[in-house]
Amino acid sequence: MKITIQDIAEKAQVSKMTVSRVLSGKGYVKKETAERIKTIISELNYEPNFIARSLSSKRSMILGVIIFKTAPSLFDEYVAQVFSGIVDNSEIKHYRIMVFPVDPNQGDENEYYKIARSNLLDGLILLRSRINDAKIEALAKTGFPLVLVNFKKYSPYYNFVDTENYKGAVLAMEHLIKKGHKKIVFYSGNLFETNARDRFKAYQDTLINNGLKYNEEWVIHSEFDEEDAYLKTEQIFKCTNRPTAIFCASDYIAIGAIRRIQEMGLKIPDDIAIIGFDDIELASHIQPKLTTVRQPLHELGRNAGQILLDIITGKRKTPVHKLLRTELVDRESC
Amino acid sequence: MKITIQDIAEKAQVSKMTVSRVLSGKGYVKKETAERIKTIISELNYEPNFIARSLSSKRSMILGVIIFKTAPSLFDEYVAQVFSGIVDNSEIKHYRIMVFPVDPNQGDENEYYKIARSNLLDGLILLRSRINDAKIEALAKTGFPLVLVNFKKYSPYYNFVDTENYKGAVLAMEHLIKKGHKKIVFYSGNLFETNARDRFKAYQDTLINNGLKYNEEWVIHSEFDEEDAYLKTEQIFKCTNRPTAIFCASDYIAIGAIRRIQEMGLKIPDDIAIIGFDDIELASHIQPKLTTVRQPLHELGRNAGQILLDIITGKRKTPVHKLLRTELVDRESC
DNA sequence: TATGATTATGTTACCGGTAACATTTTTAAT
DNA sequence: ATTAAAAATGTTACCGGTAACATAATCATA
Repeated sequence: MKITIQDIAEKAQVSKMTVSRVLSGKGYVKKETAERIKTIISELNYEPNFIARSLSSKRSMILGVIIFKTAPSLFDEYVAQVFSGIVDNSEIKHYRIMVFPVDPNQGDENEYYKIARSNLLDGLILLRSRINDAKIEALAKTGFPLVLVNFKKYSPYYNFVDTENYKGAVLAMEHLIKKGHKKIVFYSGNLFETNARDRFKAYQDTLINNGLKYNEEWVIHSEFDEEDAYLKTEQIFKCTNRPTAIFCASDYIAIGAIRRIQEMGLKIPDDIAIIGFDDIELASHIQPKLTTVRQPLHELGRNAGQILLDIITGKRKTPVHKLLRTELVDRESC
Repeated sequence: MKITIQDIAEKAQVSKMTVSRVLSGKGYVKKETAERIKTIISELNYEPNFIARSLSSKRSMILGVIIFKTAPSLFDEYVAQVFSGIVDNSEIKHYRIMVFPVDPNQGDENEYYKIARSNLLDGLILLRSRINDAKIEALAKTGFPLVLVNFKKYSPYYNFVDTENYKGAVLAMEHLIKKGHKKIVFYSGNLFETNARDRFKAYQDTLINNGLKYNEEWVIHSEFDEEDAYLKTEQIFKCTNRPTAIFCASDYIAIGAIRRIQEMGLKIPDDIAIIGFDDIELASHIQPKLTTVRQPLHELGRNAGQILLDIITGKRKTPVHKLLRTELVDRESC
C-alpha cells in the first residue's frame, strides 16, 4: 500500500495541511513539529503523489518537447544537441521533460495541439516546425507558453529562438565566391522550414550582389537528410553547365552529396567544393573534413528552455524573438 | 476558462459519467446520446484533463526513460539510437515518454528512485545503469515495472535487454588474432557497467584460449567517451613492448584513440590496428572506416519498450532476461 | 402481461494533494 | 494584565476525472 500524506499526518498527529506545509516549505510550521514530520516521512519512505499535486495546484511542472519527425531518424544530431541544450539548465531541473515525437506522415500532426490542451504540460518547445502546419498558430494564439526553435516568424503570437540563418548563409556563399567559384549549386532542405527559406534567400541575394546569375537549374530541392541528398546528387551531373561548388543547407545534406560524389570518383574540393550548414559532430570526422557554418545548436536549446521558463514564471512578456550568431568553420571541403 | 467534463455534461443534459463513457468507449451509451455528446465535445473543443484522469484511474500512461549522464554529452549516438528504438513502436504511442537525465556527479543519483515512487510513471527504462548504483536493486524489488538496457544481471528482481557482449568481444578478438596480432591492448570503458565487464572478460579469455598471454599493462582503463580515450592513448607508447592492435570497448573510444594515434603520425591499420564496438553512425564515416562489432542499438530500445509494456499490461511475468545478437562489421581499421 | 436480461443512465465516493480561509496559540508591545 | 500582531495549526472545499454500485428504461421471451 502506498503511503499518503494522510498517513504521515495521522502518525504525526497533525492535519494534512501541516505536512503539506513541511513538504513545500511554505507557511508556518513549528520547528519541532517539522522535525517530527520529517522523521516520519523518511521512516515511512514517503514520496508525494506527483499527479495529485499537479491536479490540485494546477501546475504540472512538466514541459513538453515536440519533435517533428521529418528525417528517417527521430533523434539525429540536430535534435540530440538541441535537446541536450534544453536539459542543460539548472533551473529546468525542477521540471520534468516529456518528449513527443510527431510524425506528420502518420497523421500525428495535430497530436501536439491536443497535448497542449490536456492540462498535462506547463509549456512546450517545438522543434522542426513547418510553416504549413495548421495548428501552430491556433495554439500560439491561445496564449499557451510556447517556444519555437529554428522557426522565425515575427508575430506577436509567436516566441522563437532562431539562428541568423540569412547571415550564416551569406558567410558560406561569400566564402565560396572568394575562392573563385561562380557556378554554385544550392541544396535547399525542406522549404516549409523557415531556416531553409532564409538560407535560400541568402543564396539568391549573395549571387546577385556579387554580379553572378541566379539559375533555377542549380537549386536542388532536397529534404534535410543524408539519404535524400545522396539520391538527388545525380541531378548535378545532368546540368549542361557543371557547377564547381555546392552550398548545402545542412551538414547531413552535405554528407549525402559527398558520398555520392566520391562514389563517382570525383575529388573534393578539387573537382567540386562543398560547404555545409550546422557543424554537427560528423562534420569534423568525415573525409574531407567539412567546411561549414556553425549553428549553436546546444545554445539554441538552452535559450529555448530558459525563455520558456521565463514565460511560464511571468518573468518575460511575450513575444520573445531571439536570434543567435553563426560562424564559419573553415576546414577542407572547399 | 477551461472546459471540463461537467460543462459538456450540462450542455448535453446528462451526467458526467455518460460523457466519461463516451470518451472512453466503455460501458453502454445510447447511440443518439453519444452523437449529441460528441458534437458538443467538438463544438466546445473539449480536451480531457490528463492529470485528473491519471489521478482517478491510477494509471498515468507515462513511461520514464532514465539516462545516466556518464559521457560529456547526454544525448550521444548510443542514447539517441536506443531512444529512437523505444519510441518506434506503435503500441507505445498510447503512452507519453518522459526523459530524466540523471547526473551522478551532481548528486542526482537517487532522483530516479524518487520519481518512480511519486506515482507519476507507469514504468521505467534505465539506460547506462551501473552496478555500483545503490538504489536500482531497491527499486527493482518494489516490483515497479522496470527494464534495464545493457545491464545484465540474472536475478529474479531484474528485467533487462542486453547484447551478447561476451560473444561480440570474442568476435572482435578472434578477428584481430586471425590477422596475426599477438600484442593486443584493451580499452575497457567504465567497468561499473556490466557490458564493459563482459567485454573485458572476453578479452582475457580469448587471449588465453589462443595461447596468448594476458598482460595487465595492456589494459587501459578509460571511460566510454572519446575525450578520455584520446588522453589515455599516451599510455600505449610508454609500454616497453609496443602493441600492434587495440580492441576498444566502444566506437567513441576507438575514435578518440585513432585521433591521437594519427596525430602522432602513425598509420592505421598498418602501424596499429583498431577495432571498436557498437557501430555508431560515425564509425562508417571516419577515416579509416572503423571495423567494429555491431550492437543493435535501435533493437535494444525497441525491445526494452515492448518488454516494459508487456510487464505493465501483465502479458509477461517478470523476470525477463533477453540477449540480442552482435555481428562483426569488417571495414578498414584492421 | 409479467419477468428477467440487457441497455442506458445516474449517484456517490474517492484519487491525494493544495488553496483559501478560519481558528487557536504564542509572542511582543503597551 | 491587555491587546494586537505573528506564528502555528486546522477545516473545508475543490481540482476533474473514474470506479463501483444503484437505478431506470427498454427489450425479448414465456
